[in-house]
Amino acid sequence: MSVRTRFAPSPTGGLHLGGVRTALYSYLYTKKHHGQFVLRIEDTDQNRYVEGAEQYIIDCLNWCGITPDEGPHLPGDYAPYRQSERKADYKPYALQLVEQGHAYYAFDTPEELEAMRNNFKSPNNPSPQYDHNTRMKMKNSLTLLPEETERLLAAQTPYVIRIKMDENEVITFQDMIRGEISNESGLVDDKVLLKADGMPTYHLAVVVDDYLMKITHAFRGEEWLPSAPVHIKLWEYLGWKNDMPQWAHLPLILKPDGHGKLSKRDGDRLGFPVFAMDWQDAKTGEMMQGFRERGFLPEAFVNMLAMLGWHSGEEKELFSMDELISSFSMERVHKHGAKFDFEKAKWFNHEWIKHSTEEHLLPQVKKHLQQANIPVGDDDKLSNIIALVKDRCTLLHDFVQQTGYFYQSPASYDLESIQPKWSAEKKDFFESLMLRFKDLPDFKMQTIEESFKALAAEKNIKVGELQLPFRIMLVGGKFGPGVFQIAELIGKEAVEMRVGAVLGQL
RNA sequence: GCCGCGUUGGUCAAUCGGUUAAGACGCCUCCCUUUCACGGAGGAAUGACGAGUUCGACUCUCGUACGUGGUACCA
Repeated sequence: MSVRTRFAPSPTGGLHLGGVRTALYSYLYTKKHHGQFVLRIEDTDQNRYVEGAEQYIIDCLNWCGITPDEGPHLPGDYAPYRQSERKADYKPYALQLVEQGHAYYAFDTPEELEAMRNNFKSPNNPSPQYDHNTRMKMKNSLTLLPEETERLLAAQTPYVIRIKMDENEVITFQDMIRGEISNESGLVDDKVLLKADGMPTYHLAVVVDDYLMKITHAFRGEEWLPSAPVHIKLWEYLGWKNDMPQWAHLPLILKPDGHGKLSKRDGDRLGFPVFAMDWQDAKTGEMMQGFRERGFLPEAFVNMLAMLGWHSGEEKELFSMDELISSFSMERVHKHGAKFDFEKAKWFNHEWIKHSTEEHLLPQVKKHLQQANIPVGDDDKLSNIIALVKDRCTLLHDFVQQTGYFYQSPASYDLESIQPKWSAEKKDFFESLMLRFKDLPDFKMQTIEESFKALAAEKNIKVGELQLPFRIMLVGGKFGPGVFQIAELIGKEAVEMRVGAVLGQL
């Protein structure tokens, strides 16, 4: 049977890096087995629906190269792919469960539920559940007379449908990552399956849709482990147990410092992105930064995420998507959470920039330069420059500093690095150098260097002591590739201008 | 509180009963380079604790501690 997995985010905001990793692992597993990867939008909570979030999720996946085979934007045989559009499909199953005695109607109002939690609260049980201990004290089809239930239903009284968990059963299932996991059914509450607005909860929807969409392997975060027994029972009660997907509960990505899982707030606090791409909150107008805008290559982002929770077993850390697909295996996915390390993330990006070709880098670098108002000329020149400076760039934004001086005069010069050792002799050297440059047969790196060194010898000044001032005159600071190389690329005219400008300031 | 899951350097991690317990990031030192990087060489730094099984335990079992997740008509 062909492998089918799904990534099922809810469109409530930006796509968190943990979500991307879940998608990535599903994708890797699926592609390794030549299966189909499905995007399903879990928009059953209408209160939390956020405009634009769905398209954003699709864009993020595309940017990462985690491309779905089916989804709301790519309808396949199992459309629709938005749960809100499948609303009518769920209720019959909930009713079937009621019919079979595995679920029941509950008419408790939110206030009554709160009252129950307060009444039964004790130091030993701070959060009472709606379960076998309490359900017979609530207002539901188990406690009401059948005709009373009928009457309430007929009168259109708001109700939910809850699963009726057994009191004494050990629910066991196999997790691809953790092996056998057991829970006692009596400790699990009677989760709501169908909400008062007619929408299913996640619990019902995930089971029904995974079944209808023929999902074979279900990847999700570890936070779902506690409710897995509900899902297991649902597969069983609905009579689909033989079609149940294999579960894989992925470990969490944790905060680098304190405790707990990484949240979008941590990014702000610690100064790194948490979302894949920029996300602006429509309500608050707040902008949350994304890895893409921060200057990450998608290859590096994906590579970094892959290694956060999985290891090939080899001494290799740099993997392309294709390499990940062929190397990936569930046996090597870790059980424990990993603290996110932005320094390591940057290292991945640096490696990917160094190993990428100029052609590959060009469009992305160009975008960042244009945003910084750097007048990039033709692509060939930029390509040459990228080749020269890419070793020095960790994030794409670093290209702004590393290439800016090739296109425009430095905004400021690091004169402090020249002044202490500056002298009349050196000033004389540069003045003479400018005269020499006028007579040069060409303005190639080698010619410039020879002329520079010959003059230094004549003036009896060490070349090394002149190179730094020259660099600062051209570049503005202590960075960049070889000075003579830079001189050639910016051209004679610009060199004369910049040298003259600095000479005037010293 | 209860339940689930987890625990190798600061971080990511290899090891699938027998190793001087890999490697990477970060940090430090040196070399290269009279810029910044890249590159190269080296260094500091690890099995939570306690029992048990075993000739032998980081590896298996149990307990404790700690961490983490859940305990919603949210996913």
